Amino acid sequence: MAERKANANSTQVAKLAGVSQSAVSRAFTPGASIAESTRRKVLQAARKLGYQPNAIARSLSTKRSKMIGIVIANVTTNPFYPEVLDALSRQFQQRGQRVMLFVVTRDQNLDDILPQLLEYRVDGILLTAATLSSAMAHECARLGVPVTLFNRSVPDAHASSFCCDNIEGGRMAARLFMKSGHHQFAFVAGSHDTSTSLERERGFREELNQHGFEPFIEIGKFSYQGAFEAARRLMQLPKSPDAVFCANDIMAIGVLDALRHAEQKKVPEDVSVIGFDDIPMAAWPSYNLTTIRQPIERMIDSAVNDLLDRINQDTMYPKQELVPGDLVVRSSAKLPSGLSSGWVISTSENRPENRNV
Amino acid sequence: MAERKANANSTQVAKLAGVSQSAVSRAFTPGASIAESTRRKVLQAARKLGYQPNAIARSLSTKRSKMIGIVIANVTTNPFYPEVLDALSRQFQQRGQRVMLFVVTRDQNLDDILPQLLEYRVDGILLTAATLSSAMAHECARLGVPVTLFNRSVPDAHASSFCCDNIEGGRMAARLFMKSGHHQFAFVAGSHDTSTSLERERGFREELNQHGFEPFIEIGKFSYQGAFEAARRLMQLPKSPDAVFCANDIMAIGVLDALRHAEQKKVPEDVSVIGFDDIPMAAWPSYNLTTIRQPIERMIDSAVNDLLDRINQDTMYPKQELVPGDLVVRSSAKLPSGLSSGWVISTSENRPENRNV
DNA sequence: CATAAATTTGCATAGCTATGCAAGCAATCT
DNA sequence: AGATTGCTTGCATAGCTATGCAAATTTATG
Repeated sequence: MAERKANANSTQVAKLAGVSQSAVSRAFTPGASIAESTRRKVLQAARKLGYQPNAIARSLSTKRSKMIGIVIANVTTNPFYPEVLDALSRQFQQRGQRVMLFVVTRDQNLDDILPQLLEYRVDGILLTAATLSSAMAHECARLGVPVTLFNRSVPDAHASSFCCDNIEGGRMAARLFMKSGHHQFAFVAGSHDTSTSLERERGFREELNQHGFEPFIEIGKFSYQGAFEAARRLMQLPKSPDAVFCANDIMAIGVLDALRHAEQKKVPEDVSVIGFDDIPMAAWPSYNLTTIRQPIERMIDSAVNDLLDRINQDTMYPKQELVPGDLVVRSSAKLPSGLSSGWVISTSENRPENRNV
Repeated sequence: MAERKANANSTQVAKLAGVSQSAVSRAFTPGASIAESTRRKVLQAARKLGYQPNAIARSLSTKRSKMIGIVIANVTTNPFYPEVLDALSRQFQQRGQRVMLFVVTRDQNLDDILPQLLEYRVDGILLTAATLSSAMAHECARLGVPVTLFNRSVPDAHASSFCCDNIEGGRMAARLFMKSGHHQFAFVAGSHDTSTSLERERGFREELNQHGFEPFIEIGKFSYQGAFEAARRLMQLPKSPDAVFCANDIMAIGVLDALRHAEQKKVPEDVSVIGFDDIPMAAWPSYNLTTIRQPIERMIDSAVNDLLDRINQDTMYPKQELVPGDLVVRSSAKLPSGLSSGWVISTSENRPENRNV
């Protein structure tokens, strides 16, 4: 067993180095007013005692915890969110913030968990795949803790939000389907109470409506299994759809599997499928999913920047940003003439796909 | 804009309630010595001021942060780890611990990130898909911070470790292959420096060796893509294997896709494939992967219990636990006579699969 | 060398809660 | 009533670092 001596504190280091406690503090504060020679003395003494500044005490003193609260859901059901979590965590870490994580279920009430974050005086809160009650939004505003929503549109103006342009994404899917001559359309929704699903549905439907079409709607519960079953229900309709747009990729994959393995349909010959997100699996040879890509890195950069900026400058107002998605053309949907698989269609330019794997 | 009044503190609440600051503290401390009547007075005053105890100050005072540091890797490449993270986070939260999360890359050096956890005085550390340098193990031991490894075997006796019985898992795969009459074996490893992959390989090879076989080995880099390419290399061998065991499911799926889509092989008629983990995808109709299931809930329960116990009782020694895995028989590997798909073979009993989805 | 300017240092205190201890109080027992 | 016991309560302090301010020291300037 080791000596189990508790961590030394700045006073002990000060004594050993023959300086004041303040000097020790300053030796560990970048940019503080301290002579290089004393800093060296301090660091040496610190090393000898195995001293490491106490971030808890520092937080108490500075009133900055350097912690960001992240709340996330769907981590096991949708590979998109591990991707988001990975990128977020990396970004924050790189910018000197720690992450306090809460994994929740979609139905879980955040009003129980946000207080836990506030209790620890996190500097900011980032919610993804979760929404904010307006009571909690006010509470955070009152305490001056900035909140950012990722991939959810904003419930009131107290929080920032960073979203893909879901409506335009839905429109792109509809246009591709129509251009390649489909006639019966369906949308597999996640649920009817989530902004992402609702907006994607709305864009899809509006674009179809303009050309006199109306899609069937089924609920896929945001999961592979739920979408699998939704696809089976769709195929039992008298005029079963030949074009299915799904609110996300994992459901699109569930639909694909149902079509191929439970319904003996060929994709895209019998039925075309389009997803949303462009998770890594979408590029797998088994699926080769045509999908609307969310530019996740860019979105996360913006979200992180916004949150950190609002933490550092008390004056900034929350911001709502809509990032356009790109249509990634693979082979789960019939191609209209003039378009070939492997292309990425964005609002500004078309280009061959060149993913860095 | 809201009033932005900073959070009240216990002294202000005390004044309003007409009691001492100590009373306020006790009102929020379960089991503290305080009359019900004064507690009510305090809580009422607290509500009026929007007071919430400051966990940072409490941590400083109690020398318990109620935070657990979790370090995890491979979150985007292997669906097993989001599953682990989800379960861990839920468990800790339920038991009153917050989670400070670090997502790392496999090659990242933990010696930079563990100090960040120690700086915040986390009560314990849980590492998964990551290993501990022995210097850091000593440092944690010196400070009395217990460390638990999940899914990695232990580098030295200062840390607990909870692992699936990888060696026996490898043996089970080998036995199933041999019983159903295969002759050319291969193992797709993750890498040659990770205990899980090495142990699974060892069990597989030892069991084969006992019957005079020797497997080919290829590296799949723990990823779908890497395994896809490994499978293609295997199929170019003069005597290409008819039985491929993979160090995890995501690689097994990569191998399956390569066999079917790039090599025109039928699974399991031409080649049998077995994976490890039993991630949810393994049960998807497209894959129906025969695999060694890690009993993740049980393993996590044990790991969490051990860590919390060691936090609360200073005396306990670290523990190394090996949990047996179960062979889940689906249809990616040929069945020996007498065995049918849908069964789970464990060391103690065989039973039909009854997964709660 | 004297003086001004700039840098470095220590002192004292704030930041917020928990808790050992002694005092206060009410209830119980003899 | 007096003594005993068991709760409650407030006081005072610990826990550790950061920082405004004034004092001390060094450096630059004339």
